[in-house]
Amino acid sequence: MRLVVARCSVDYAGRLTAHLPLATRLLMVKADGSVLVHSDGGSYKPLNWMSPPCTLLTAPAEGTAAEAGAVETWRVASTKTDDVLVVSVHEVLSDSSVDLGVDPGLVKDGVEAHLQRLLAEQIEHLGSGYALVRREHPTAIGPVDILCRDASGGSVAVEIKRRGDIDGVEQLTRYLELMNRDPHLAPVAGVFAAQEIRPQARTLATDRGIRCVVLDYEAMRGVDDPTTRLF
Amino acid sequence: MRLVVARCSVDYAGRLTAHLPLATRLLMVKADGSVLVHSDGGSYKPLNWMSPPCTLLTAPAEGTAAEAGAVETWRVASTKTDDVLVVSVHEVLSDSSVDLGVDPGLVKDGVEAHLQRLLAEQIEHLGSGYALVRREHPTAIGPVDILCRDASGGSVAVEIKRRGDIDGVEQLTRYLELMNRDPHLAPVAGVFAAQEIRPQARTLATDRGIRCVVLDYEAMRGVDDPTTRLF
DNA sequence: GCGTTGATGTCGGGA
DNA sequence: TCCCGACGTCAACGC
Repeated sequence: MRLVVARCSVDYAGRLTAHLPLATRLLMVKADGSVLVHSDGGSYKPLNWMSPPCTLLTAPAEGTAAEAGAVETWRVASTKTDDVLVVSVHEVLSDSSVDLGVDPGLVKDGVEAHLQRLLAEQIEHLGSGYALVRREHPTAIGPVDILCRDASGGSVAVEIKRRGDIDGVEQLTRYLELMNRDPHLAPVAGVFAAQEIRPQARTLATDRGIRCVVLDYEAMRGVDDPTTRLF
Repeated sequence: MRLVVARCSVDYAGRLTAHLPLATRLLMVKADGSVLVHSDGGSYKPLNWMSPPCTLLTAPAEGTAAEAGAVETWRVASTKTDDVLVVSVHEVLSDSSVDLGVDPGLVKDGVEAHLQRLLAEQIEHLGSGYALVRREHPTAIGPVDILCRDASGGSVAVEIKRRGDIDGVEQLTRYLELMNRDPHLAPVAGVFAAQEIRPQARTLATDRGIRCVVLDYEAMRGVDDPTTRLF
C-alpha cells in the first residue's frame, strides 16, 4: 500500500462525472492498483475512488493541468469499464509505501443468513408438525427464504429478517400473491419471522393474514450443533 | 488525520459482531475521531470502522489482550449508539499525522435528478403527443417524478431510475394506487423509465400493466440545450 | 428529528 | 458470470 498526502484536484468520468477542486487530501493506492481519495472528514466512503480491477499510470503533468500548476498526473482506468479517475498532483507533502500482506478477512456473526440457516434447522420454532421443504425457493420475482409445510400439509412461505419492517411484509406479500396463483402450490400461508418486529410491520402483516414469529437468535444458536456452524 | 500502520486485531460489537484476526493493517484516524481499518485490498470500504460522532480512547493493553501480545488498546465508541470498535495494537510500524484542512467537496453530474430534468424536457421519448404536466408532483406518500398526459389526454405517472429494480416498481405502484383513488386524476397510467431495467422488475411492471421505457442518457444529453443546463 | 429516496452504492450468495 | 437482495448500508432532502 502506498500513502501519498498531496495537494491535488481530481476528476472522475464513468457512470457519472465528478470533480474535486484543489485541496490537500490523502491518496491511498492499494496493492491491486485501486485508488482512494480521502479527506479528513465525511465517513468511511472516500471523496472519490477507482475500484479494482484497474491500472494506474503516473506521468509528468502536461497541457492545461501543468499550466494550472500540476506537477504530476495520475490516470487510473478501470480494466472492465471505461471509467477513469484523473488526479492532478500539485504538491506532494508525503509519500510512503508499506507491505501489508494478505488480510485474513472478517468474521461476521448475527446476520440474516445465519438466522435463515438456524430456522431451517429448527423449523419447529414455527409450530408443531412443521416440515422444511427448501430454503431459497425460487419464484419469478425472487427467492422465498423458506418454504415449508404445516402439520396439515399446507404450504407455508417464510420471510426472515433481523429487523422486521414494512418492507419485509411487502416482499412476503408479493411472493404470496404470485405463489397463490400457482394451482400446484395454492393455498400458501405466510409467516414473517424476525428477531424484532416493528409495530407497523406487525399491524400490516396481521391485516394481511400473515403470522408474525419473533425469533430468539441467542437461544437458537445455543441449540445449534457447533459441528455444523460456519465458523 | 493520523495514519498508523500496525499489526493488530480488531473487534466490533454493535448491529452485528465481527472480528479481524491479527494482521498488518492501516488505521486511519480522521479529525472527527472516526476510525477506518483498511487492508491492502477489497474496495473503498474498510474492513471495519467507526462512524462519527464517536470518541477514541487509547490505553496500554491489559488482561487477555496484553497476554496475547497487544501493547496498546484503542477503544472507539459511538456517542449515539452503543456500537464499539476495539483495536488491539501489537506492533506499530509507522505513525504519522497531517493537517488536511476542510475539503471543498465534490461536484457531480449524471445522477437521477439530471435524468429527470432531461426526460421532462424531452417528454416525447415516452411517445408521440405526450405533454409534461409537472415534475415532482406531490402526493401524500411522496413526490411522483413526472406527471404528464398522453396523446388522448389521459394522466400518466412516470417513475425514473438509473437502474430499474423491483423497488422502483413497488414505489410507482404505491403512487398509482393512491392517484387512482382521486376521481379528479383517475385513470392514471404508469411508466417505469430507466437507463437499465432488470428482468424481474420488468416482469413485475408488465404484470401490473406498467409500461417500461429504457432511456439513453448520452443521447438525451446530446439533444439537451446547453443554455438550460444546471452547469 | 423523522422518514423517504438515491447511490460511481458495495458485498455476498445462488443459479 | 450474471443476477439479485442485504447492508453496521450512508447521506441528502423534505416535512
